[in-house]
Amino acid sequence: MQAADARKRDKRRQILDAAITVFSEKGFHKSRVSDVARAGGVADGTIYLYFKSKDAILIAIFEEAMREMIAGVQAATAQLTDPMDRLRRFAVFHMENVEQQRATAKVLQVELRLSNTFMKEYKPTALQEYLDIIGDAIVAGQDQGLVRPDVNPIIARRAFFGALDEIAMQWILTPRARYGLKESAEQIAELFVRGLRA
Amino acid sequence: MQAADARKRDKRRQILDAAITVFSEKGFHKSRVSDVARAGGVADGTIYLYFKSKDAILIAIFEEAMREMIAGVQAATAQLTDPMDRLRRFAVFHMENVEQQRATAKVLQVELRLSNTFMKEYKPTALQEYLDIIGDAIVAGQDQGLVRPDVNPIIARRAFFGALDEIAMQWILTPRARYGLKESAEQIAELFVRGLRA
Amino acid sequence: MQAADARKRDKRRQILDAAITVFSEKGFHKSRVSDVARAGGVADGTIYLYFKSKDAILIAIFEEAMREMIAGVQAATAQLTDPMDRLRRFAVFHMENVEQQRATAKVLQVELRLSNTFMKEYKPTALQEYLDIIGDAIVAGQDQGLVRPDVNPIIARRAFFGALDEIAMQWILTPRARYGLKESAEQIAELFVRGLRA
Amino acid sequence: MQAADARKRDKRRQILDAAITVFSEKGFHKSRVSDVARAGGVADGTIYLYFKSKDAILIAIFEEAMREMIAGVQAATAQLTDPMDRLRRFAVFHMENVEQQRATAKVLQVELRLSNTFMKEYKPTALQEYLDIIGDAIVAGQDQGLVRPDVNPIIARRAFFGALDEIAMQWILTPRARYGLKESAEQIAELFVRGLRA
DNA sequence: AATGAATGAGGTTTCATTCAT
DNA sequence: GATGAATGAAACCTCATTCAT
Repeated sequence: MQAADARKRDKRRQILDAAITVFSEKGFHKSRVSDVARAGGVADGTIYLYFKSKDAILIAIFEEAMREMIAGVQAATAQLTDPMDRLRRFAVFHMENVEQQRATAKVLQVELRLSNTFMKEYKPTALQEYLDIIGDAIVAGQDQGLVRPDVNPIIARRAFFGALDEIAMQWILTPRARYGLKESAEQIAELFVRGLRA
Repeated sequence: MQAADARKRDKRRQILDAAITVFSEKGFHKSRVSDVARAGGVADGTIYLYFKSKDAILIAIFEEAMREMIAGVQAATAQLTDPMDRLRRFAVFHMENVEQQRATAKVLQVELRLSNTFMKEYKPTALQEYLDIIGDAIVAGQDQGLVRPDVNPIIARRAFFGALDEIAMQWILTPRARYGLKESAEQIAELFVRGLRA
Repeated sequence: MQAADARKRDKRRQILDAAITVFSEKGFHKSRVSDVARAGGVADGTIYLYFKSKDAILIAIFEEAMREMIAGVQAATAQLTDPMDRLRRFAVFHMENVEQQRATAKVLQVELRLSNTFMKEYKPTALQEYLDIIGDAIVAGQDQGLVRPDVNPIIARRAFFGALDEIAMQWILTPRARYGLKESAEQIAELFVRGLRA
Repeated sequence: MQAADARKRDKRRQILDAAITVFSEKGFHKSRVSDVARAGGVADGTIYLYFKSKDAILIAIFEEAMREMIAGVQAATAQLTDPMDRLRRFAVFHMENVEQQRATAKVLQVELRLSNTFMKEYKPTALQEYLDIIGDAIVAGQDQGLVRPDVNPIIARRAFFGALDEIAMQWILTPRARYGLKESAEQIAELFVRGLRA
């Protein structure tokens, strides 16, 4: 039945949204399952009809967010022909996303790292696709002679992501940020575009 | 009495080394205080004569490591006159340190982030001095006309650190790294030196 | 409507049979109501249209089994005139029943005892009638001068049942029994017949 | 240190005694670990310094009780030369023990059976030695021509134990017993001695 | 009558920390 | 100073039962 499926998806969404709010405010470890339940307007046990464990909620938040971000950044960069423009767009898109979805971003950046299991097993695979978008632009740049051939794309793409991530992390942790994320995105993109340039 | 002080410092060191080993192997959260005590050859209670809490051990590891790294990197870059050479040296020094002290680095990179308190309160201040070394080089570069004046040193220094940190993190988490940290350090330094260049 | 009653009885039977299977395989405590529902091909809630609680299913299994056994053993011993033959027949009948309905027997013997409530309130009354058959034979034996008058029938009948029950329990718990239940029944009957003899 | 060992043994005993009381009153399942802790005058966590789990307490009660009973019945029957006297003594001793240690007996008889694991794995081996004492007496009786050679000692010994056990169980569960356990012991012993007689 | 999604109470165990010796 | 036995708070998850559909 479609109605049941829709209801089911709704309740899942409802719990997920509640979890993002709660986790971002109190932190994953300090959040109790019952906190999420109360925030989501469901009973404790209901959580377990939709998620296998407390950890699974975190994983789900990560997966949904990554799916959205990957789709979003692909759409945003698809029509850009210049690989370097794609990098610029990527940086801005990433930061805009962090800015607009601060709670989600906070959970991803800060809380997710709590789980060693996650860092070892989920992060690499899930991040791969995201990193590929950067890597592909760099390789395309090399093919077109725009990027130095001695650049190692594997290293460069991760360095690019690391630069963005560190700035985003600081912005999230600092209540009163001293500069906008957009400016940071542009600065970082410019640094890399010039740094990669042939 | 100096002898007593020395003994005291020794036992503190002994516990700290034990903690680095234990935390890096099992992770901070999964390590019990009694694990550290056993590894350090002292009784559980003795730990609390030297550290206020389990968290305090982690903080101490961080502070000692940062003190050493700051002193080390300052010594290593002091005699270099070219600011850009200082950046190159910084990157290599950072990665060499990660490589040589993998256990310590793992605790810092992975386990430390577990603590929300830490990330919010300790990291910024403690990191400041380390970041200053990068920032100072960039500013010096701008003063000498080597670095674009439109570069925001606050952003650039953090981006530089973020790039190094992300690569280091991956190397620590990946048992079999696909490339050496030294190569990464050089690639990243080159990217930034070119990216900053006027 | 008789058809409705018949259907109702059928579904009740269906649930009961599923419960016997599930309980005997996983044990009462480890069996979830939903396991019984699935095995019986009904929804969880349906169980509660036929039984007041999970415990009530166990009680019902016990009552049905006892009703059958009492009717069976009465029929089997009714035509026997010698009270001692009745005891022999009783033992053999009891063990045959255990052997043929191992799943049911397992639930009765092993799982039923889990419930303190059951042991205190149900067992005595429900078992009474079964024990009466033994007791009546012993008293008849005393009346006919076949059994020592100093035998306390209340004690003897329970001892007889306990002997059978302990052997049956072991047979149920031991996957590979070393001797047949029928031989045990005969040995026990012989022991008691001789032991009671005047 | 002997003093430490003694203290350790004392606290273990203390917890064990508390557990016997609590379990026999409320039942194993309904007893919370904190109930045992409170009754034993220790903190919840202290229980786990002496026992691996709640189940382990039950096992320990069983093992201690069996050790005592086996030693006691061996001592009580050792000097008896007539095998049949040994059976009589065994029955009386068993029942006296049940009567004097009603709480312990209740835990053993009623609560212990809760654990399927226990019934399958611990009971058989632990009971073996106890049953051997009965079996040895029967075999000795056969060797001396006092017991029918067609008696299967394996079956007979278990039947004897089952008879005693069933009566004991009833006495434990029935607040107001209608007859003394000693009379029951004598009746059962007499039944079996005569039943076994050549 | 039948369903099955939702409920929410309930308890074992771990482990950082204390403090009497 | 050093010990380590004792403490006790804290929370995830299960599953029998209900009730709106």
